[in-house]
Amino acid sequence: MSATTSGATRRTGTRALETAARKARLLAAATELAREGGYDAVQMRDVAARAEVALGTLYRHYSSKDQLLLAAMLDQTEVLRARIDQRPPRAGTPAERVSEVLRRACRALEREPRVTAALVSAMFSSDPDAIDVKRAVGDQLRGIIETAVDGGGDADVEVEAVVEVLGSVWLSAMAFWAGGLTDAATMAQRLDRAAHLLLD
Amino acid sequence: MSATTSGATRRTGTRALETAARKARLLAAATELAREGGYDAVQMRDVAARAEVALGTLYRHYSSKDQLLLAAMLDQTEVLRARIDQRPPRAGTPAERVSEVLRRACRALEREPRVTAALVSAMFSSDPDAIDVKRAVGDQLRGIIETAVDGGGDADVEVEAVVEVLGSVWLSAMAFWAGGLTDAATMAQRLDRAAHLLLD
DNA sequence: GGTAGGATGAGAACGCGTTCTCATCGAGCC
DNA sequence: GGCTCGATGAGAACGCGTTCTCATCCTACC
Repeated sequence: MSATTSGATRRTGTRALETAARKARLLAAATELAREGGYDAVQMRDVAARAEVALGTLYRHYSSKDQLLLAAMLDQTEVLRARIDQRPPRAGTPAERVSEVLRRACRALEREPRVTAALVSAMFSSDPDAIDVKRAVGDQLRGIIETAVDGGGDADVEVEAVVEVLGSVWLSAMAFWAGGLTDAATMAQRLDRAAHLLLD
Repeated sequence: MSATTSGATRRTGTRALETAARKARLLAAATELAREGGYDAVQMRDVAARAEVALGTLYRHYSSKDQLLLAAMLDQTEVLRARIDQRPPRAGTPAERVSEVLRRACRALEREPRVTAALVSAMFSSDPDAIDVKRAVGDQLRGIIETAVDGGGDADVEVEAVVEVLGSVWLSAMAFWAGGLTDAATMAQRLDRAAHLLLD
């Protein structure tokens, strides 16, 4: 009977939805705690408690603190990329486009400094099991730059190298900023100079 | 009596030397443990035991694990820089000089992969008290590149920006390599491409 | 020569990431 | 309906970075 099938499907769907909701609550709780006190304030017991989930369940879904934060970071970078793709920069030269995109991205990241610092810390953690998520995040960042460089055009080999370098500079800048070595303005200026240096 | 004075001086000198020797033993112990098992194998109790020093003494000299590793890293980068300054590259163009220096530096770092990975991990740690040492290490790396770019000449503003970008790329490359995201060959190739891209 | 003070040794104690144990609950299967 | 099995909850337990306590010793000062 189709009703039975649909009922069963709905029930399993419900279950899957519950799990998805739990994961979403976990990510939200981690982000909230990061917003309140940065990396150190994201304590696994607190994340689990705030998401109303047992500690073991948290670890079943995210096998370490860094994986949890990296999942949040991947979410955030995907949102960022979608938002940028939705309203791509219209400035003329590639350098200007890249500069604008990076400036926009930095503004978005600076809006929640503690959160960003926590996520960037996770990006540079030495957790060997987090390679895949890190690669995914790196791909998002590289993709953001790439679409800004060639406005929909094909990717040259030379362009690819430029994108790679810009991605490296971006990552280093975020690491320095998250580590307290430079402020946001310096970071933005450094990115701007790099973009013009490489694309003009 | 001069004998008394010299005796006292010798005694205080002895004391200072003992402290210096202790610090050196601590750095050596940390490096050894890192060589054997990377960042995770550098356990503070083990470092103290191997250096034949109490745990509290270790923490009096290096206020955290990351500061200990960063001190070792600063040592290593200073040695590296001195060695490079002693035999500077003789290739023609700045790009070739930088490429050679970075290749040499990478070879030196790859000789002890676990040690380097541990030190780089510390470089990207979120320890807020380690800002000064991190800056010193960053200055060393930037200095290495700078002397390679202008072979003793003056530093242009443009040159300074190029050096900064190359330093960022170097740091990112080491972070990716230490995190297991790329291998040594990729790292070297990326640095080479960046040098030629920025200096040719 | 005696004494205060800082450095060291030895080790317990604490915090937090991570793992483990066990009880419970709900969904699919007979 | 009874059963099995994977997911979850609750919380203890473990490992390691870090801090704290207290005894001891050595140097500087009087």
